[in-house]
Amino acid sequence: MPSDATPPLQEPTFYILLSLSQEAKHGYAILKDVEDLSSGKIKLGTGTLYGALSRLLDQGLIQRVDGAGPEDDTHPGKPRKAYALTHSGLGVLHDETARLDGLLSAARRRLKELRA
Amino acid sequence: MPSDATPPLQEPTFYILLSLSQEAKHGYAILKDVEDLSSGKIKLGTGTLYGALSRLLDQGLIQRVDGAGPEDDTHPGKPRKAYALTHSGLGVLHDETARLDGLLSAARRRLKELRA
DNA sequence: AGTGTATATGTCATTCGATGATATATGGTG
DNA sequence: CACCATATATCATCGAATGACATATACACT
Repeated sequence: MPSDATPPLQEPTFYILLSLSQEAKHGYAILKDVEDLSSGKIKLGTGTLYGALSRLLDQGLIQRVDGAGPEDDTHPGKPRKAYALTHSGLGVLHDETARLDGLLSAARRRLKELRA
Repeated sequence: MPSDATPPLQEPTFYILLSLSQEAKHGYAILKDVEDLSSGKIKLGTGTLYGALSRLLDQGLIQRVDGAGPEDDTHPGKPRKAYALTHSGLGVLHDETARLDGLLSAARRRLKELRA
């Protein structure tokens, strides 16, 4: 059964999954990474971020992992919590990328005819 | 003033605007067109469609126009109501296409590193 | 010691769009 | 006449994003 009927991801959720696709990160690191990833266009609010993380955990698209790297010794703020993509999460990310591709190529087709 | 801060469109809304980019259509025609446009993947419910049309009118992204073509003589069902993209709507459609492009290229960058 | 800043996590009410169910109306076909 | 495709519309509900608020801590500067 090919990963079926996942409803379209919204922009923040997509970026969060994408940010985790390389390596495990903790919340605040995702926040900063997404800002880079989107060329500064997207600045997640913490409400959006932690709300999404909680939801994605429930859905099994991400999971908790311990110690994000060896340099988790002394840092300010509350204790870090690291997250990683699950197998299922990676699948959804690929599906979603394919969906965007379909959307974009449909748009280009139509918008091209406009210039003709 | 460059079209500012339009929140990301969701899939149904995007397809509706895209469908109107070529020519004016009435609601039910949009319904069918979007099904083609998306290779049968998207089947809009009428709640989604007419809800979106009403909202897009309010936002000034589309407008009512009369008689969709000369063949609006005898047809079943309630009287047709045709809609067309406004200037503003076309702008949003272009912005949105650019946003998708950014999203997709960010995804490809990251996902490519995965295979390396 | 006190003040500020960057790091770090979390909750909450509100808003907004999508969804599926339901309703209504009508022309053409079997 | 029953059925179907066409055609528009409303409604309650759900899910995700958002911004405001709250809490905690390490470090730097005065």
